Amino acid sequence: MYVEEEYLSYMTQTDDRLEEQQVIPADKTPRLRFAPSPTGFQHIGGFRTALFSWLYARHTGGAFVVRVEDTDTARTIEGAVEFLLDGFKWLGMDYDEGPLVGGPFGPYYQTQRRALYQQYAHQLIESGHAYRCYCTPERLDQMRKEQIAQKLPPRYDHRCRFLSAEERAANDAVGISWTVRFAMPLDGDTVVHDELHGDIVFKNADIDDRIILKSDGLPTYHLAHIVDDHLMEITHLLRAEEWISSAPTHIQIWRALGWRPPLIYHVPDVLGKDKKKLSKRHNAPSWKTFQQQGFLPEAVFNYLALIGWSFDDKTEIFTREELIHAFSLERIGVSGGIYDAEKLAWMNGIYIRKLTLEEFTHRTLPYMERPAAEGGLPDSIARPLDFDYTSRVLDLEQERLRTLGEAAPAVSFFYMDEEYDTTLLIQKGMDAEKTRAALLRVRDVLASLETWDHEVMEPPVRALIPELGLKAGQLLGSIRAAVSGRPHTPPLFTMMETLGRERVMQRIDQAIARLV
RNA sequence: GCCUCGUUCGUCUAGUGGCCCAGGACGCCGCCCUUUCAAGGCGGAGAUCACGAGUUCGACUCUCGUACGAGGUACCA
Repeated sequence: MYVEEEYLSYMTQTDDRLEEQQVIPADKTPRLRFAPSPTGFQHIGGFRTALFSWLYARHTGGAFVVRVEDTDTARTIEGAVEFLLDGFKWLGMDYDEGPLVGGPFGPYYQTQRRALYQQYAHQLIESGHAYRCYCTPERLDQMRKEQIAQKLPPRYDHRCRFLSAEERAANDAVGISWTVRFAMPLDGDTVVHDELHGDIVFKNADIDDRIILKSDGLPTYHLAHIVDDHLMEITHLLRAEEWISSAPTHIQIWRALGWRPPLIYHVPDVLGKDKKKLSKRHNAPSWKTFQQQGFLPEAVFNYLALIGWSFDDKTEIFTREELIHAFSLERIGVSGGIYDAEKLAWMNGIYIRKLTLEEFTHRTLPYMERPAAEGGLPDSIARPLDFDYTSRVLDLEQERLRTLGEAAPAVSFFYMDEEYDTTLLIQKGMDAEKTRAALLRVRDVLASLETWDHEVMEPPVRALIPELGLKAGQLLGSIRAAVSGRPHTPPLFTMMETLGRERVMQRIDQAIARLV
């Protein structure tokens, strides 16, 4: 009875408190969070959004919090949290509070905060802002179907909102299970003030009474994140734009609890080529995919920051520190951006070329030494690889690679003789006989050399070009094929120097033998 | 269907009333360098700023409408 009166007064409440809606944390250190739900393996879209929060926290000296939203216990996937945390580590995104490290506002798993949500759900019931709903999933389903059939917007029909105290008591006495729904005002508007999109106005009548506490006693996202963001003193809420439509409910819950929401930023999605939000359907890559392919985390980090954010009209390559310094929330855009694998690959190449040879070698070695089935060198090549030799090999390849994973197939012939088609030896305008004769001369010249150095060997070999009446490409192409078994390689003479006298002479002999 | 967000070269974007008959980057094409492949340098093609009205001396920039795209419409987040 009294409760009903409260509903009545509440449901006609209109929005006249816009100015006090958001808190302006002028003197407060920013606190931002990333709140993944462990129902799947986070792809780069999620990491991009997390990155924005991380960058702002680091930019301001604030805190970056990780909170696990594991309230959907039926769909929780083993290992999802570890996968995410490993990804953060790989990308160099440390966090101040969260799983493993704890913190002053823990616990950071929502399933461990159950009592808290129940307490606030009850508070909302007491204050008349929420109510127990006894409707079965079957009835809800049925109702939804009918509404859709009649071309009506599917919405809860408020049946349990106006139950009398007696009816409620009767239901409870029989032990019917219940959920808690938030009682949305029945008229008026709710304004969501978004820092990126401006004021977004919703008609309260269009908005459903959403379930905030499930029958298993765990909260849904709508209640959970509000309680947590408040208790954890989050100042800036960055989340995917898919949340815009439930934001009015959130605004009302904040208000009903007597709390002020943080500054809200609905950030643009990362899209697939079909312009739809990136998802498993797109085969959306995860940090692990990038790692396996040999992308450098610093390149991925840089690239990710540029989807939905820009610094100016020209700067694209940023070190981690530069990015932290340059980042600002105001320059986050509003429209979704398609993930472009080509551009990432280009950027990765830039980062590869910036590495010192030693560092490049250290980082590439593991990719070459992994089993052939995983993209490494053929298993017949003995591990571990010799560091100095590999370093000299990679020196020739550094400016040719876009990913570290490309190294093994590009340089395997430095470690073993490989099969190749004899026709590869015979250049345009040549035949087997002429090629053989040329190679014979090359062998003699090379054999007479005292030192094995590309600067020493190049002049006499080149002198053979006019002597044999060939074009440079014809002679050098044949030598290249003989020595590497490939049409494309690093520059011939430096390559031969690295390959070593013994291997080169042997391969030239073999080539000559094949040409009889 | 309903609600909401979005819309500048193929893609990422710059642009907050005149600096823009729109700038940068990836990709593409050409030239240079060069024994090949790259890298690098130089140059080019590529956007009637989704469309239509309006405001204004003047609009990519402001307003409205339309179209298209996307997100939401769960006891998922």
